[in-house]
Amino acid sequence: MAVDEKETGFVKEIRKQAGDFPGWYNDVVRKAQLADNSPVAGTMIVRPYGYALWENIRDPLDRLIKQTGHENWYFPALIPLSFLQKEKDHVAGFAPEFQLVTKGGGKDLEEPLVLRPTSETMIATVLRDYVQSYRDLPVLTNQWNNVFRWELKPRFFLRTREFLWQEGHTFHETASEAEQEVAKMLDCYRRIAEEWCAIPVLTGRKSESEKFAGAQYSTAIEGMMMDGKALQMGTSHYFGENFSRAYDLTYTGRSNEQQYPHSTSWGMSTRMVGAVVMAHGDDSGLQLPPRIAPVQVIVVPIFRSDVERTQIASALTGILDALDDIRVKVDWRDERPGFKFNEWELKGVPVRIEIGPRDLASGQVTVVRRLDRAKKPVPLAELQTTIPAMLEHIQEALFKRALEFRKGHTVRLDSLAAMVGFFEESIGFVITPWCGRAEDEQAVKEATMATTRVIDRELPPGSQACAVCGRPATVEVVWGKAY
RNA sequence: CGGGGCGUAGCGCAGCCUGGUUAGCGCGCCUGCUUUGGGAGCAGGAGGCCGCGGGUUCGAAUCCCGCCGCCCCGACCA
Repeated sequence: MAVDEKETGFVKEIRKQAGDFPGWYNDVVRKAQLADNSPVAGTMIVRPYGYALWENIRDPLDRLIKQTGHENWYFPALIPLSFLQKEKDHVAGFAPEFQLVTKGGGKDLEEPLVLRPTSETMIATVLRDYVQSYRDLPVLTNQWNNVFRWELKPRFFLRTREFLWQEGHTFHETASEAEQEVAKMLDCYRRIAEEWCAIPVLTGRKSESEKFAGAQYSTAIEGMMMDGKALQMGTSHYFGENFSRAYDLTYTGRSNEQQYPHSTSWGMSTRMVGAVVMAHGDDSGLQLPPRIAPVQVIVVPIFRSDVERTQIASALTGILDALDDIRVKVDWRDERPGFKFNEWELKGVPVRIEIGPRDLASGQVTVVRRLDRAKKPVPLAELQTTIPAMLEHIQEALFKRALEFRKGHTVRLDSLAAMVGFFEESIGFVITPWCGRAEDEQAVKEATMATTRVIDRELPPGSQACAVCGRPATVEVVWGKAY
């Protein structure tokens, strides 16, 4: 059904996406009541609607983490500074982001405590006591918590000085088992992003310069936002024996020799909420994939008199029964229907049911989907099958649209000059052959602001020349401007 | 940390330059009536240490000094 010209641009409270994407994002987050500024610089208040959205991402991820054999733990938020200092690369990478607690009980502490930026150091230290034998391995831990990093340019959900996430930490007897773990958990993240959040992602290794401080290598899922910029939505790292050695975590192996376990870590954060906003939203506001939408169906009753109100209320009991397995909310507030339509569109609810006197008279309701505002009457008897099918369809349509968008904004190039031209005129990703040198990343960044996002695949030796410097390429890499 | 801007009602702002009785506007909020199929109208009402401290002055939101906080632009990151 075509959208009437007059039916666009309802939401006047938010800036337009085109032209001021960051401003649009900021407005949507606040007006849709996902989050708000807090009294403390760089931190945010996550409001109930935003937290419900996070829970709907968190819960399926928690199930995946448990299904893959991990157990939830909780480790302290305060970490002795000396713990962090034991792994050179790690402390070098995170030191600028430390927030310290130096006093307690009115006196200086003997040793400053760091508000955890991540827990590798604490967990390696603690597990020294729990891991004695190869029989104790693997140890598969996860924890849901908050972490602190002194970010310079805070953005709702994308970068704040305190954020929520899960961090998994595992310890294995062999390198290959640990590496399989890294890949397995990255795939869990891919599934959450694609199957739940309807955001297609690229997966692969990060370059040396983009990897996690202290890792042997890092992998990530990267999505494209509607401004063509890349957002890293989850990471999974292989540490080899780096942390085990730094924290003197050993076990007795099968041949009675002291061994260092191979460890991994992986995390996904509330940044996913920001990803959902930026991957699917439009000028009317949020657009939520049905599987994670806190409200999947909003019902707006329309009535003039108390009699009509009562009639609609009684018709609604049957409707709510039919939609038993769906997150339905009825908006009985004393506002005009038009106001409610706009507000729930701003909040991204996938499907709206309007029910008024005209509907009652013909035994139907009017169903409108957020996707394209397509409106159609549905007989009451068909709701039970129509609505779930519609939600499924919207979930798929959002994913396909995001996938088409990414494909339409991804090009293969083979020279720095072409890359410069692309990033000047266009938005999106560029794929090139690359030799892997950090100097090339620096050159590209200076010329285009783009950085390597993930390494797509290895190339046969000598098959192609690096797009940046012309040396023999070893990999195919994805470049993009990133959040 | 370097450059620019801003602090006045919950939010967005005017007033300041050129000091002067009761500090204003829009949105939002409260009450009532009329409304209700794409952001309602009218009437009434509540709400202010004018960022903080000091100074000048008979008198300061307004002028001067200091401080604090916030936002935007240049080096890190889930």
